[in-house]
Amino acid sequence: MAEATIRDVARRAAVSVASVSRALNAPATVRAETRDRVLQAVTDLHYVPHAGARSLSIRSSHAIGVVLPDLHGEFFSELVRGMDRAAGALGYQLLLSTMHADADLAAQALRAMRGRVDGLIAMAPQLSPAQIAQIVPPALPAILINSADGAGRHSLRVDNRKGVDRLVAHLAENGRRTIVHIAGPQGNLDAIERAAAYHSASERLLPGSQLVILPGDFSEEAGRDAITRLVEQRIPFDAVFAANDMMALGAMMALRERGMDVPGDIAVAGFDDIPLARFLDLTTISVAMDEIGAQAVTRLVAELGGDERRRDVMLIEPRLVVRSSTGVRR
Amino acid sequence: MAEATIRDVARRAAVSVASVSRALNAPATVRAETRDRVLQAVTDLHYVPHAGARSLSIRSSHAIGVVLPDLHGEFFSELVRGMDRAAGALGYQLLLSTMHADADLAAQALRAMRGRVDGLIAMAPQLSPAQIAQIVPPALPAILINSADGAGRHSLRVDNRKGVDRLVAHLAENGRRTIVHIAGPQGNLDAIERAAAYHSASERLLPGSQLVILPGDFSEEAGRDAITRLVEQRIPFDAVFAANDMMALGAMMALRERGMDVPGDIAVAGFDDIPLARFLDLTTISVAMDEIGAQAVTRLVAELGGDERRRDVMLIEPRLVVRSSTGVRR
DNA sequence: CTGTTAGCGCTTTCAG
DNA sequence: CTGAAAGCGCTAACAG
Repeated sequence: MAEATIRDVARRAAVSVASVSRALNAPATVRAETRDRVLQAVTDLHYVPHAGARSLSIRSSHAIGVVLPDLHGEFFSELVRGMDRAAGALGYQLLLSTMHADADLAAQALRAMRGRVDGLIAMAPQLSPAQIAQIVPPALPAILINSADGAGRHSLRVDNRKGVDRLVAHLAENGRRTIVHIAGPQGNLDAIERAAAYHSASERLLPGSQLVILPGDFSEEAGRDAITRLVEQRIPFDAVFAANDMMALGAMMALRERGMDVPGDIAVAGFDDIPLARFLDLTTISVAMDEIGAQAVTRLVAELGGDERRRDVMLIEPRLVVRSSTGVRR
Repeated sequence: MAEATIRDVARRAAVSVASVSRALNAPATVRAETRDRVLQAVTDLHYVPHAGARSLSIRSSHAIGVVLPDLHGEFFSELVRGMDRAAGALGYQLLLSTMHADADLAAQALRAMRGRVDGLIAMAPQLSPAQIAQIVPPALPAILINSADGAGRHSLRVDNRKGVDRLVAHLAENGRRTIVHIAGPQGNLDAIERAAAYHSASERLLPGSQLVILPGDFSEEAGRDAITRLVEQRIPFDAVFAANDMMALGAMMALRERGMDVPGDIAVAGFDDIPLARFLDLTTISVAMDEIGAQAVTRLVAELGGDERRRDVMLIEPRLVVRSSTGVRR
């Protein structure tokens, strides 16, 4: 048997469909008796309103489209969990789509959302502002996370600079003199900002120290490779700051395998505070991804609710988490 | 300006809306010239079809509802990634909702999906079959993951038995004679199956060896506690198999702190293959969560496509990952 | 307070 | 091959 529709309910309760709709959406506007009859019919028939039809009629779906890159592990779940928490509380649903590198596919995913969502939350650290502007329909309220700011849309970003500043200060205070940086993938916004922040913080806090930036790609392997290169080129250093935790861990293992003591000889720190970091005692910068997710949803819903669309960038402050990998120097 | 509708396109192309629809959905059925005019109008107006309206009309949304428990880190993302991969390939979208402990909220979340999704994938290891049967609308095609089998719906599950068999065989081959098991929380489906599998595999492969099952709750602490108890009660053993990796790691640390060598004196193994396991060189049983997600979507779509609804349980084979924690015995 | 009716944007017979 | 018109299930004027 097909699912009951509002008409079936109306017939059974011997009222018009309009009354059913009212009884359900604005109970105060119908007589108590009618309401009861409707409610009875609803339970009898196990009626559940057809959300799709409703959205079409009221032209609002109470759904938010979420487009994320193929995020790695922890981030993804934290972010989505935060969004889901906020969305649930606000009565919104999440239509999720992960966007693979290809910008065309991304556009495809967005097109499929037309008419299903009231707004959009997108994270696209690898796309250029122009690409983003082109892909995101201008009429659709949207919030960007950690993305280059396209058509001046409201966006949320991790305050990379502040995080790195704190970390470098911590290293300097502990007597480290030469910090090398293992960078993230080219073109990645966070990677770029972290490298730049490393650059300026080092110059400011460790004047005269040599600046070394090694290429990387956020993988553990890249962290190991960086150490290999440093050793082979006999570059002197007493601290490593990797643009993310995985590379930092790779570097840490590589160092230890070569007989160097962490933190005795070399301090190692990362960025992100993935769960592994805690277990392996890695100093890092922690970003509350779930908070970002929740914030994004909350702001988007506010915008949908009629608030002025904001076009500014909101920076989320990360927190320095000191663990033993940057302990006392020998 | 509001988004263009099919009517705007029709007007601009000087054809009827029916022709626009046809030109877009069944290009072969319209004359080339009309098609071109329509396509031109589409690009001119940046027309994107309204998916909601389309679904209502064709009574199919090409969307799948996904209801997951508040899963921890890695699992969640792997699972969703697998689903998204398959869904993307099949042209489906994912409507995600995480279900908090409360069964009422779960029901709520499901109601909100009525009329927006063609089918459902749900994971609810904590709900009883009766609860599941009550919440999931009987008319909705659905697939359950690692859940008690409610109204005989098709479901996907990890083949705990096979995984444990392989692990016990591996331990036995390496000369371990007495394997103790640290169990997971009471009532948890996986925990129960793993303990039972340990029981039968031990009897079969290590006849005459003593069977020891210690209580646990999947926490690192429980792993440590188990070791304490074993030592205090002077129970002899040369291998530990914990129902998950966290407990195995707890046990491993506790053993080493007591001066015992792993794997020299005692072999330690877990279940899940969390990222930490690799770093700490723990032998474990790996479950490809992304495969499960992808399978779930694929099967659901097949069912939607008219395939007979299946009511059986499909077991996903886990893989034994041997690392140094079960290396040679001294 | 309640019923009738006209849409929301799209698909799909059914004639032409 | 194309257009007119009747829905999909629901809401929202507008009369009564």
